[in-house]
Amino acid sequence: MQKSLSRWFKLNGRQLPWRETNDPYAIWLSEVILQQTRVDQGMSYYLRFLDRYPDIFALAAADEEEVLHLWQGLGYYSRGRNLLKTARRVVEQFDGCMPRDYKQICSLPGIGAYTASAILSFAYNLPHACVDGNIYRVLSRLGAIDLPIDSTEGKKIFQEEANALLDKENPGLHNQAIMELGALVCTPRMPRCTECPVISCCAAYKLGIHAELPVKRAKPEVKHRYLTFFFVRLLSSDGNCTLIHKRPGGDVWQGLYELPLVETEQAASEDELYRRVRELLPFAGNDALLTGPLFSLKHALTHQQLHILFYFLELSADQYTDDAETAFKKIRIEELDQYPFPKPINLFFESDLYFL
DNA sequence: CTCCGGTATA
DNA sequence: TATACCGGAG
Repeated sequence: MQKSLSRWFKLNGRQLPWRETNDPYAIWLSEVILQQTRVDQGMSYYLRFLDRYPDIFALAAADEEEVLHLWQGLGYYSRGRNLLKTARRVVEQFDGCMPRDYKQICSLPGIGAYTASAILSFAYNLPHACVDGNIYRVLSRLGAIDLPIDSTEGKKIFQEEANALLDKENPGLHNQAIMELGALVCTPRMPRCTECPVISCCAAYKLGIHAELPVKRAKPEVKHRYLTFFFVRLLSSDGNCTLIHKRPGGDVWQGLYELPLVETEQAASEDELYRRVRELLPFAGNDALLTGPLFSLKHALTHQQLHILFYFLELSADQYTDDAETAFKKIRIEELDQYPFPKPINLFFESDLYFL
């Protein structure tokens, strides 16, 4: 496995300027430029930076504005600002030498786990396994590992996997070889499996699932819910009353109160609302007078987008009978503020529209 | 249009 | 743990 990989890398690896050097400064510079950036886009920036700032002292002496100007077009400009900060700190605190210690190098701005391992292994040949997007892909396929690469557990497992696989004699070459394999052969789409030097070790290929890997955490798909609340006004001699309902558990707003509610999967038509409101409030009869929507709003929760409407429903008090009062609580309108309501319903109350 | 990606930060 | 940062590719 190691042998086929390193032979493949020697024959097929691209010749890139940052691979022709052991200079930690040049390697750091290239790694920061290549974060979130393709080789063919980053190359000219790397050459310009190295030309303008041949060593870390030259960079440390630069103006931020000048650095950002050179960075222009690369995106993620905090990388450029952190580049300068780190150059200055390395000059001040480490005499211009990139630290050889993982914790120390990680403490520098813009250097995280990946970049630290890359610098330490490429420049100093220290045994640190890097894990970048290429390596997630290669490792997930080699071992047919379907843990999400962006989950806490997945990150831990893939780092351990990379550590276990690391060639401790040649950590720099090893890290670069796997990344190059990911970039040239084990690509996100249409991997060139027939050209792969380690196909015989690839569990995903054997299982025919290489196209399904790596797995990412299912992004919590936002569910849309359409909630229509009915502000009921019961006209009676002892003052105007309305109906409220305490929400059960197992859903949002557990234990809070709400108005009579019709929920639908899509935006409800006027006809559907009439039908549903007669089911919900049978005592309203067929001549229920519905007006609205009075008020609408969207309410975003983590995994839900609520589309909320408020309607007004006027009934005379004799239409409301107590035996129907299993689900609803009849209260005087002035008592509304004695009950806890979810934010969207309070917003409706505060809108004053329900007095109309 | 959506997806992708290291690091920092809340 | 989630999200902002950016530009390029599909």
